[in-house]
Amino acid sequence: MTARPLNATAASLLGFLHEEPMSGWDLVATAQSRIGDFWSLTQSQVYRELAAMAADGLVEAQERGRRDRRPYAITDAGREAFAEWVAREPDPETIRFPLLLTVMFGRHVPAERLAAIVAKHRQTHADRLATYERMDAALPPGAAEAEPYAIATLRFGIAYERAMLGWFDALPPTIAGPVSS
Amino acid sequence: MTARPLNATAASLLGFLHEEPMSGWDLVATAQSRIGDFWSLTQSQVYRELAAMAADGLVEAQERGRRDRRPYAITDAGREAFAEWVAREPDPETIRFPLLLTVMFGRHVPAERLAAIVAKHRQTHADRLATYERMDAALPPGAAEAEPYAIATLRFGIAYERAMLGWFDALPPTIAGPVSS
DNA sequence: TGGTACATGTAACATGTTACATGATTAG
DNA sequence: CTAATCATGTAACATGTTACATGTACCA
Repeated sequence: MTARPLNATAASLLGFLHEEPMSGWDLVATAQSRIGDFWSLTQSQVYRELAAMAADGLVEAQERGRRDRRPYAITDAGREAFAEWVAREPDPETIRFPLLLTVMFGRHVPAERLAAIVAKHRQTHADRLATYERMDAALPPGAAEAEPYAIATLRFGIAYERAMLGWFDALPPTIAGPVSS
Repeated sequence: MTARPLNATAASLLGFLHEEPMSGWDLVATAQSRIGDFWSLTQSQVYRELAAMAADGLVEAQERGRRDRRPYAITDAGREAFAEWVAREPDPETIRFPLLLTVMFGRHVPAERLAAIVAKHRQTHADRLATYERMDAALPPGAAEAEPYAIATLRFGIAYERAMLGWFDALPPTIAGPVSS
């Protein structure tokens, strides 16, 4: 019941629980598909946060259902804590980009190896961009009005991945290898 | 001395120690200024990793200098461990972007509050972009050949921040508020 | 001589990751 | 009946954060 400050992961779970009671399993799947691209979390974490939030009275375990699933419902205290959290100034983003370390220390990497690494990552980003663009193209008409928030996050992904590709394509041959086109 | 696998933070310290022996203090400053934009670390962590790497024989503490500073030098084992690490496939990046959570759950945020948050973050990114662009413009001629790696990471920052601004400017009024221009 | 910047280090805790153990239900 | 999938949970550990305690040297 103590008023420990919410962390972003726990708060997100509360966010999803506004829609309907869900089990840990459901929450993992929901979170990974809806915010996974900019807020990763694991199963362990979800069960941990649910247990902590239950202890704090922010969620309530419901009857076990099929296959032992244990849905949690958000409580009034949970709604209140979430409302407070979501209106707060969000922390600045953190980007941890190991590839950039490889590039930064590129002079210690054999040239072909570096080029291969870069090429592989470029491909990953190209694939992701294609996925996002397909999702964007598949949006039904009227979606922009109906769910502007989810669309904005999708557009973030598109903007980000396009920027990545632009960056890859502007890398000098020292890093990306001899021009292959 | 055990061959525990290097983590990216420790490896980066080794990367910088290739240039010259440095103390924990120096390493914090160096890392924050040279990789801080895509790989954050704290003082605590640096001292912890240095102690661990010293125990593993990857670095060696030197004589204490002025003001009790204790420089560390990389060892041959350290160079070897680094070379192996840096040529490995880097892990995918992780982005943790709390603002996107705020946006995703935007329907729970009062409209003016959401717009204010978004505007403030836009400004932060605009400032950062301006800084990066100033740095880029200030590069001496020939820098592209002399230090392509550091420049590539700077260009990453520019590409990223431009994408962010583009994204902010394309947000619908529901999120960014009534057009102010 | 007192404040500020330099410098090291520890402690306590929060968060994130990986691996495992266990059991329920369903599909073939 | 059995393999696959659904589902919960714990344990152990790695990493990241915040706060504090201590001491050194410079400079106004």
